[in-house]
Amino acid sequence: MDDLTARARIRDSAIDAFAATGFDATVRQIAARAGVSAGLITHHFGSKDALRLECDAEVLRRILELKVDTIRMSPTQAVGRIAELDQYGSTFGYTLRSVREGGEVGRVFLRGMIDDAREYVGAAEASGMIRPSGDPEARLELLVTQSIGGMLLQLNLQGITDFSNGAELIQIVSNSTSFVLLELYTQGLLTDSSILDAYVEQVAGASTEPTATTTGSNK
Amino acid sequence: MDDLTARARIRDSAIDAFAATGFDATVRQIAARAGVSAGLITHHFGSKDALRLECDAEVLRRILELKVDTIRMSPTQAVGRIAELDQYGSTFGYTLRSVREGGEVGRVFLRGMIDDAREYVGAAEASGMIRPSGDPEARLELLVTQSIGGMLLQLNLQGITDFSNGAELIQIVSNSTSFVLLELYTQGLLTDSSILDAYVEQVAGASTEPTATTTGSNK
DNA sequence: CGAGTGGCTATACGTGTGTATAGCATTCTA
DNA sequence: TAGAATGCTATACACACGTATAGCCACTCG
Repeated sequence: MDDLTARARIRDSAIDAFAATGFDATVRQIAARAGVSAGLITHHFGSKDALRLECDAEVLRRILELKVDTIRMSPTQAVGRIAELDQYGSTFGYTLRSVREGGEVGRVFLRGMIDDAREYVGAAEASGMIRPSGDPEARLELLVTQSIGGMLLQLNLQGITDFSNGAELIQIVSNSTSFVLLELYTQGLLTDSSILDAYVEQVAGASTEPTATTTGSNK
Repeated sequence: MDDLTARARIRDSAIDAFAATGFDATVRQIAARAGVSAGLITHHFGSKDALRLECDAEVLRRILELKVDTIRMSPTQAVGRIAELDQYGSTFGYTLRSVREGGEVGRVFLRGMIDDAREYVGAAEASGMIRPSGDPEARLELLVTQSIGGMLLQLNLQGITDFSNGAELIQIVSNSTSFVLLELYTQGLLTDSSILDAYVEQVAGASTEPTATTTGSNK
């Protein structure tokens, strides 16, 4: 841990601090965490913004590095794999924080998850595991944003503000979510397609009509 | 608009500013927005935190005031009604911001939405519109957190940072979401219940086993 | 051995923030 | 009409933050 060059140690401490307390963590706090004077941060990175950019780059690099080769079922579970492989570091917490505040890392991460889901869902669709959609791309966005966004709000509801332990976050959320999520994915929510049909009919006259194939009710 | 007492005007301007640029909006920015000196804010409210608390209270009061009497289908749509009734003010944007950062208003709002959903879903379930769940309470939390959380992330993906126009936010999200959301709710995602079954079996030995009724695959 | 170089600290500076203070004007009241 | 209270402004203060500066210490290389 201490064999790292001080520069890298500062960077990692910054990632930890940002994950733990948010992006308004102080330069002095980061310095203390790294066991280093505050001035050294300026000396190495020039400015706090530059440090933040380097943290972004490092986190993105780590995410790409452990690029999920085997995408599991739900995005939530895929995310679980990330936190797992990260050896419970704060990479995932940093990413969550960035997603929450609309940062660069967050957008890239979400786009990446959507891309991954596209492949997996496409394959599962071809093999008959997953039902086709009238708007596949929008469905991918929905699945990913709802999974990650729902996760963030579950954490809020439980009063969790420290994002440094990624694995813990995953576990908390999946404990209270996995079952009903799978249930929703397998049985849906509505007993018939009347509401969907009504919606499709309502927007039928619009210029940009979705290529909606009304699916019959599922028994 | 100007017939309001200056105190109320400051409060409303603060709500606007918080919705538009976030909770780190400056006292001086708020003062400028209200057409008032910065000192007057201290004079009336004592501190910025106290002002924030009063904003929270006011927003909660407004939300309760237009208490959704007719809950529509999805939480997203119920939320749409709120922004509508608010005459496109920034109450909803303030609420979203609070939800995002885990504030008091946000938690109360989410709890309220879950309570509302409990009533509506219960009724719809009794009338056969909505399928029963093996864990109804967890499903309510899932539906609400995923809807609102997904909305926030959709906004992030589209680069929207100004939350002052609540109706606009709703429209943007529902445009790209409504169809696939209804589709997911009516047809589900998976073609059979094998994954759900496997999950249920896996957690069968645990101490806290969910009262899971494995539902058969929907044709 | 001695000068230079790079990693690092201690201190200081400027700025923006929330807040306190003093004073002014206007309006209500006796 | 005099006086006081109230609503408000202008200015100043304290503090925390990011950042710049000067210097120290150790190590290296000629």
